[in-house]
Amino acid sequence: MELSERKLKILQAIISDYIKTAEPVGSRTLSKQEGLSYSPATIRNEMADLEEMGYLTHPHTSAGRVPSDKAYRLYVNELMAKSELSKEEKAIIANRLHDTTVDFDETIKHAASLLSEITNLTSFAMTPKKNEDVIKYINLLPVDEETVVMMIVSESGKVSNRALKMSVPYTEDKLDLLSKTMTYNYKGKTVSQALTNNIIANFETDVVAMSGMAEDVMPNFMKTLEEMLNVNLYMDGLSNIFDIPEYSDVAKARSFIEMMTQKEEMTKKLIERDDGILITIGDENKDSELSDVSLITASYSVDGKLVGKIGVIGPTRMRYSKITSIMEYLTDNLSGSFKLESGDADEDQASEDPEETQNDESREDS
Amino acid sequence: MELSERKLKILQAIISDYIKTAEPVGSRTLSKQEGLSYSPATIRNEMADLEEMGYLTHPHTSAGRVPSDKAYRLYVNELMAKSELSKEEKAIIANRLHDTTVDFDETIKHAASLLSEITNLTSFAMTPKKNEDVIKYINLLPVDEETVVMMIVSESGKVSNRALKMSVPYTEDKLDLLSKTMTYNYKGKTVSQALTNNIIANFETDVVAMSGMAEDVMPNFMKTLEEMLNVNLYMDGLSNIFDIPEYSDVAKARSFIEMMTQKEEMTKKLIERDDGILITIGDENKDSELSDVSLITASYSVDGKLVGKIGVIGPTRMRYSKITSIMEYLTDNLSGSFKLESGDADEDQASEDPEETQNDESREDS
DNA sequence: ATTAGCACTCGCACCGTTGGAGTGCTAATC
DNA sequence: GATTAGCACTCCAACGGTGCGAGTGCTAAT
Repeated sequence: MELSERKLKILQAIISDYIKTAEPVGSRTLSKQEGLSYSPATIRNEMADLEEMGYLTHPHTSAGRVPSDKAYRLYVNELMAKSELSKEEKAIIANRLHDTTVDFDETIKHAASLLSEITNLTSFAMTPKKNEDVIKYINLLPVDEETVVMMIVSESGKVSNRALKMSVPYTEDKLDLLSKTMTYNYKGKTVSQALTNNIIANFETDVVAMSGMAEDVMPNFMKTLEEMLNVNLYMDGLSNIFDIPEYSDVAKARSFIEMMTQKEEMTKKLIERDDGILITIGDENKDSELSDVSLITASYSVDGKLVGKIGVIGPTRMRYSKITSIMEYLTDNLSGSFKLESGDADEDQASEDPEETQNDESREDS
Repeated sequence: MELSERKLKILQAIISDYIKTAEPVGSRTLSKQEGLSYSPATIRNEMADLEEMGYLTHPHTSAGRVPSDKAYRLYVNELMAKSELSKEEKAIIANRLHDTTVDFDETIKHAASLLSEITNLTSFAMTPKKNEDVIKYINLLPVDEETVVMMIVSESGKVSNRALKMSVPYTEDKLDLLSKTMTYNYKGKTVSQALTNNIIANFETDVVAMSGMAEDVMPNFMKTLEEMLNVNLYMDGLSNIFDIPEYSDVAKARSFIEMMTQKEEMTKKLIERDDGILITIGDENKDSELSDVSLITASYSVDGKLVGKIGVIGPTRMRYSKITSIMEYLTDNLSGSFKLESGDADEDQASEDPEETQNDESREDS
């Protein structure tokens, strides 16, 4: 069967209505709608066809129709109007995002809470992967007789440090020499190169003169590098999940919250997803906990290299166009602000040209 | 009316039974219990008295009795047997806690997840307040032409750092001089002193020679100090809250999760609580979200000074004695391990003398 | 003072009923 | 041939009634 023009129109109306009301929509209400000048009976026939084609379902015989995941997919791919944020909305986002802080992680965290606040959904934001971050500088500083602090500075401006106990006495001179040797050996390497490459071996022979200091330092160096690779996952609006009718079933809500609070697993799942804006609807999600919701992720970049992600989880009947617009603007802004921070910025963050709405059907803002 | 010996015995039996079964307990089941050799009728009379006195309630006429908050309070204060952990249990906790990591925050986080895993409750753990932490060392290090890294090292071994942009060119010599001046001025001060005292004013005049470098550095110094004061709150087992029947009401579960995920507010509430082991039961909690649950917090110390807290939230019918024992052991262990890390440790962590159980009634282990 | 006995209460689970919303089908209409 | 009006039908959700079981409160006997 073909998806005629009229079928599409009806399907779109059903989806829009259902997104607004969350109620199964019947033929009568549809026929009263602006632009749909067919009788309920006609619409019923079309709906029956659409159901046969898999775009609609039927909670029970005497209920209205509900869009299926397939319908949302069609909607997102083809029917959806790309909504443009108003100047005011953009201003709010930009202001809130650059509020006070300049700290990397802090900004990302901010982005997550901002996103959940605007959308009323559960949101999260991931700090960038730093595998590609380049080591610039390694420094060892005395603290007291047996303690020194190691710090690693990367090109992106990230500083990691760690206090460590020395099992052998040290002098400032030796410490300094060791710092310089390490910097010489690792400068310009990426963090993951430093971790995997076997520089340590031939390096240790070099510094055997330092009477065991390297043995104290190197393991900590490796640990610190590993820590630099850790990505943080921030989350907000967790309780918004209860707005979704499916999750008024406590067992489901529980397993959802369980999944979300497993940060390591969640991080892994998010990293695996493709970059750019990616929408997965209902059963398209691999996790059974997500089979009733949609997941939208968007990636941002720093210097076009390190890539982090933000995302939202909400009901399949969410305002896709509005939300993707918000996320798009947000990631543009994030990528922009990190470019700035890294020093060599050109100022053109988040291009402002108001690329007008092309598709004018299906307003879905409340 | 007086709380006779027999009333106490019955009350205790009711509480124990209810903690186990979560079902209202009736007179018949009680009379069949070991040690309670009274007829159901007698027990019913006593129960009626206990209810009048406020220790029991009645979900409805034809249901068994349920202990009130007042009853749990009595139980915790007087009836409860102090349970001692077995050697095995202690070993498990100690091992898991000192697993791999030596990092401060990491250990606390570990403690939270360990606690929730053992108790099957929602748990949290707070890193110590660091107001009293003493500044040891301030260092400014060059990164590139316009970027320097500032690091602050404290007596407790904590290192904080921050990368900052300089608006004026700097030389390494000047940077070094500034580091030394700052260290000279702040060494030995606590973090909160450094923040509140007005050293900055007369300090800035000192270094006017440094042609504005101080203007770039000082605000960042203050911010970093502020950051050092931040306490982190880790949480685990959030979804365990769904085990509590009261929270199968979605609205309640929602507001609970909302409360818990407001980390700043939660932190404040926890800090306000008295130190030591503190149990608050049901309506004793100020927050309405907690009026159906009990909250147990315990504090740990580092060098007897900096104080953090761990805690659990669970049903009022929880195994108080077991759980307080676990928390006691855990905090002892935490305090002990931080003493070690700070360097000048005497080795006596978590005193091991097996102070035997004094009270032998009411076993409440499953 | 304790206990046995019994009437009573109440929640819960299980019907059967009713009403309304919405469908599917058929026959009439454009 | 496509559209529509009409109508019988289905199903859910809400409501009220009923029976059962657990547990109480009271009274009278021990």
